[in-house]
Amino acid sequence: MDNKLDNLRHSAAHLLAAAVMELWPNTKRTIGPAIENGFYYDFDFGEVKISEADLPKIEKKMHELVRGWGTFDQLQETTSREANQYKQELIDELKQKGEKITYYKSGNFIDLCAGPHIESKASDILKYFKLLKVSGAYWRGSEKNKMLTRIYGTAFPSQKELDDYLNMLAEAEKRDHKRIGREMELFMFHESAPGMPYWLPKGMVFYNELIKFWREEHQKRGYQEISSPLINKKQLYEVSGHWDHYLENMFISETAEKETYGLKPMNCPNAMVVFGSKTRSYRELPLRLGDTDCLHRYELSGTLNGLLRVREFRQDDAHIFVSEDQIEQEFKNVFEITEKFYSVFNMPYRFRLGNRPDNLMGDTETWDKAEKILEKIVKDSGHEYFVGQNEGAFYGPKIDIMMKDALGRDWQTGTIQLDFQIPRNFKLDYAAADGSQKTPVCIHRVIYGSLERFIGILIEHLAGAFPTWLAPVQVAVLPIADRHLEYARSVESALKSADIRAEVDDRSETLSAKIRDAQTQKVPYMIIVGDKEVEAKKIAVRTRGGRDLGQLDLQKFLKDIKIEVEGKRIGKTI
RNA sequence: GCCGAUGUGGCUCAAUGGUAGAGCGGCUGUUUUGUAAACAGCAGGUUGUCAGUCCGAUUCUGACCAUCGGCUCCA
Repeated sequence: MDNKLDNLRHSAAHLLAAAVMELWPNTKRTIGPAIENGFYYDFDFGEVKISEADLPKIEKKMHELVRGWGTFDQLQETTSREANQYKQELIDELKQKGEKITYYKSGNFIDLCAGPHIESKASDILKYFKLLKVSGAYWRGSEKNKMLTRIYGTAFPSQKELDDYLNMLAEAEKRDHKRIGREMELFMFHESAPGMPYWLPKGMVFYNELIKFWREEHQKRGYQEISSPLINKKQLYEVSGHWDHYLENMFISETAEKETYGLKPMNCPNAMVVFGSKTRSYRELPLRLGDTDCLHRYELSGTLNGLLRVREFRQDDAHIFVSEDQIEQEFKNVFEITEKFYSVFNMPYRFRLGNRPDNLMGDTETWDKAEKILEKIVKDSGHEYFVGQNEGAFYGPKIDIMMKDALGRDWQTGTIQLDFQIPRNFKLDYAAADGSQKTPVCIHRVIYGSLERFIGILIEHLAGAFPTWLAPVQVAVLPIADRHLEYARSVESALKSADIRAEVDDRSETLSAKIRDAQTQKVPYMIIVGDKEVEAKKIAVRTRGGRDLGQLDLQKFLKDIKIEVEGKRIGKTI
């Protein structure tokens, strides 16, 4: 915590704790740091139940208290102060580490704290805060510990910045992909299959478009597509290591013959089987095997969240088998694909380098090597990156693609993983140029990540206004009166024969109503046909952006929209 | 899984210890409309599920199911 905003928020957390202690004196307070967009404080309220209905009361108390607060002063104390069990645990730990124990005092409130805090008087600058939500959180993040009550809030140096942030939250709420998905009839969920989306006709249109784009771009780059079994015998996962390292996330099935099968949570084991299905030569490398098979992962019920966290999904997956000296070049190739895809969606991104996790497979030597190679690669890429400690896959380190959406939120989408382990487990080899048998290295990579998750993010990023190439309905044809229906249908069929997704709105509604509905459905183009158009054999075009393009020649419009679709121009209409 | 909240027709929401209403949507009819909502009528709900209390439950209690917000940020 080294910047002013964090100090402000950290101080706000103290204020929150002070207010809570006044209102519920028997509460045991624990810790309260500044976090990315605000702060929180964890409390043990004992028998008392706190809900969001209590927040206004706490906020009011905070405003009241802060009026009497001056600066935050560090107390140097040689003896520890009275402490509850949580604070005592922290103090004991600090003593063991030989660290200095300090307290901060603000008003009459004293808390164990390393600082730093705001330097000016709290009554002057600690005014623009808001408590946002209440939730449970385990003491020290471990589910083995007691569940505490966490109160989240945010604070800013000015009312305007606070308002802007709250408006951003409201905007995010409006863009919620679950809401848009329902309104646009893209996908749905049913309680009979929690966490597993149903894709409705309109959602399936762009699901397929995304896969089509993936297929085209990868075929060009030497990828070959495969598909493999969704359910495999336990033995496959024992060899791959998933049975030891990933079992708690797998759906398992017993058959009448007492065989144990598992639904595949990842495609890698099957890709290994394909590689090993015949004698391989170095001449085949890099061997790029892609697939979009369905995967199932048993995620905890409480973690499910619309399309962003699901139990059934597909990935734009590929396993690339390379020799060691091809690793670097192949990563460059994948980076080029990444750049292509994310620029098409107008999504800025950075990399996260994930190092070895605790639950890892393989020997230290190989991990050292893999991590060293990957670190060099990500540095050489010249792309912005940061390190995520322990974020690697159990079989190797990885580079994650972290994208930033239109509201400035970060999301993890794609991942590119370096794996020396699983090919070894499967005893894969190829004939090298020198005649020896060598083990290939595998690069696991997804660019979209999960299609489901990517689509969820895309919906929120674009607020449902898909670029024309992805829009479920690209053109709405709106006849003004019934006598224009025939002409409207001829326009529709001309568009359809040119592979443009067009629909006639043949309801006996006013033009305004038809426009309104097309507008809410975020249809990129509306073609309006009335007496004038029938007469002139033209079409009147209106864009989703509200622009009236006037009367156009149908053939000209067709040509332009085709160019736009082929060029996959984002967010821009003609 | 754990903490908290929520669950009423397709959607958004109202109401009540005496078996539920509205708007939008849907259907039908009228209207034939020129750039973000024409008018009228009709249909549609064992109030998430299962138990319990009660003369009576959708309303109270419990269990379960599902959904939403969190459970990584270390004084």
